[in-house]
Amino acid sequence: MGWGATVCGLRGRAPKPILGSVYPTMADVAKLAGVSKMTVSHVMNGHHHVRAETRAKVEAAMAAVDYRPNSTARALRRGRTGVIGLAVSNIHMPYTAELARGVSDVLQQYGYRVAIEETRGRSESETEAWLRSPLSYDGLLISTSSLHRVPPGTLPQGYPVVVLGESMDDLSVDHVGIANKAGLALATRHLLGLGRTRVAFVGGSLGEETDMQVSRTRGYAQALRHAGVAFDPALVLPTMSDTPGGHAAAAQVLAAGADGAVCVTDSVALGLMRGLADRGCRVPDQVPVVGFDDIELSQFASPTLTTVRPDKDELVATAVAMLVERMGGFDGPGRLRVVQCELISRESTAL
Amino acid sequence: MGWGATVCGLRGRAPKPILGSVYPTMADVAKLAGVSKMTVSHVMNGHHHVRAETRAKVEAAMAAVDYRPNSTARALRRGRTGVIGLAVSNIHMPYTAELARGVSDVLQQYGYRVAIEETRGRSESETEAWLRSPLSYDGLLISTSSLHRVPPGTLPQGYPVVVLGESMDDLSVDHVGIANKAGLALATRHLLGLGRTRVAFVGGSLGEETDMQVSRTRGYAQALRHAGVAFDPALVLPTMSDTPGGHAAAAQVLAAGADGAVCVTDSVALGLMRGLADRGCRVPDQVPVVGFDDIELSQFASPTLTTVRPDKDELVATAVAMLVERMGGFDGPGRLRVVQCELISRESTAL
DNA sequence: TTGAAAGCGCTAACAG
DNA sequence: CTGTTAGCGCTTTCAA
Repeated sequence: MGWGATVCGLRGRAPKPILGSVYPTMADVAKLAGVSKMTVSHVMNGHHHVRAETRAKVEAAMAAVDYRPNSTARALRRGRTGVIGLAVSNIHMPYTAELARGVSDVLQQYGYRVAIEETRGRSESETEAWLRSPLSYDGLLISTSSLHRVPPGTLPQGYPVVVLGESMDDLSVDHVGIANKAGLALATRHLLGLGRTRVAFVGGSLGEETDMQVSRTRGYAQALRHAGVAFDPALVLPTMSDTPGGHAAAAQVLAAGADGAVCVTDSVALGLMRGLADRGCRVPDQVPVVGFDDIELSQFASPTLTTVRPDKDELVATAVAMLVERMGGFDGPGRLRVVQCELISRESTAL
Repeated sequence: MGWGATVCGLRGRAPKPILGSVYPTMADVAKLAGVSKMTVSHVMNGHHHVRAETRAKVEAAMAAVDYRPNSTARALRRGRTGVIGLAVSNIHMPYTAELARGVSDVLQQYGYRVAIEETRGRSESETEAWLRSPLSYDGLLISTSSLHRVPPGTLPQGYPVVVLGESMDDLSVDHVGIANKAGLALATRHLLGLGRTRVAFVGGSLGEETDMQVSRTRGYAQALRHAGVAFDPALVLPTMSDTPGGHAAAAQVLAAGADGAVCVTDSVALGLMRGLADRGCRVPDQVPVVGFDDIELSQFASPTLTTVRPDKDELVATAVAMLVERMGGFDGPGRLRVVQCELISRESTAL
């Protein structure tokens, strides 16, 4: 049964109907049920002031035409969509996926749906373009996990936003960060405690702007300094922050004469371990390896991966709480919360 | 500078403004620029019939108030949102993430944005609930990768939908499937070819309804039959279709006296390999292992994982092409396309 | 080149 | 308990 213009009644001078207009509307249901649009609306929204008999008629009509409310119209009228956007730079990273899962779970309890969008690309301008394009979310969570930063002034004034990670300049926005510096110091100290003196940092960056890689690199440097170990720039190895990147870095780690390696993420560490193995280098005996994030696969790798685990539950809970406050009208200055990390010791550093 | 009701002009008896109404509207911009709303609209949409001088005035006004078009209103009026939904049961699975990436990339070229939503849960009813809730996408891609099926009659009539995977009953809808049965037969044959006679299938299912697990199990059974090897139900091991599930299954694989194992997915296989290692069982010598999906990590595992690789590029390209056709008004009967698989042989079966 | 009118599908507010 | 009115912010049509 089609729902063309003839069946649904006059459509006025509607634009080419692509979506929406070709489906039955509330008016169609109302006409079929012999009531007004408002009554249909009341039934749909579960208002209790509707006579059972009327309700039944309306429900029958809705079923008959397979009525679906037009969420766009509803959102326009209500002034809210009920959907939160989660912007990630790269869904492909296990860390991101785990984050998305957590966020969906928690926001569901608040009655929101979550839509994940990938900002993609490698440049800020793509993030910027995405943010400037019209959004239809009640609020936004932005995870700038690795390469992307949010250009200041990109966000609409007063739009409920929480940034996850710490790569944002705009301090008027809520942030929930991870103790990247402290976490990586933990990892580095762990290897130093094993008696290693030439610890490489794979996926590091010595840039000026404080993005995740840079923060972690600083934690690495700090741990060396505190331990009185000389910082050797040759041991800081920039790579793509993914598994192939880590794999490719193995050669450089060995070339640099490292006797241990901390990695910017678990994904990188898993690649590195395999790369080392490919070169006949045993982990942990010759080069113990530490990652960061504690993704699920780390405990199933061979060897299992020692890693720095951020408190993801707290990260998610805090971010969502902040966002919900903002959506509830809270209009104070930007807040910053940092969640702590702990070291999870596994086979990749078991000497 | 706030944009309360006083600044923006009368807001009528608007509902509590949560989103949208608190931001400047086209009317505000128009007033500030001393033109009509239409002119603002023309400028925004890049129409060329606007005098340069007028355009400049409008653009200045837009910048002054940090105007952002309300995408909800625009979508209602235009009848389309420009967004495609990608429904996945579980973003957490690497396979899903890779799929999402591919879909985003391709649809971007068609000018669409992609929003990923997780249907979650383990039951069909959650998928159903999700589908029944008001969607605001121009079209929908549904990946029912593992446990979820789409209940018939759940989808709106005439709504552009393409199902990825093959767990759907409704044949009026376009499907792009993977040759699950043939693929798993390939994997099984590979192990039989290695001289193994007690090949286990981890993550299998002997159910009636044709979901992904069942299809793959049938491929397994078929390969055994063709090779003249007896089918032993004790070698079909149901598990959670994830890495911990595979890990836990190791004990059963050994208990069943298997001398090889095919797994329903790479995620499961990676867990299984680690589980076998934990029990002192060497892969591939004692138990060679094969996965399915060829996720990125499979080539970086230790040992690297032999797997069945579906042609993901074709999967994505075909699905998107079908969806675009539907959105363009194509209204023919449901189509079915199946993409083929190839075996990628790696260390986990290198004897 | 610009603008007035009309209305997308829905719902808050208020009457009947 | 049910219905009327009046828009949400935008864009199509068509006239000025």
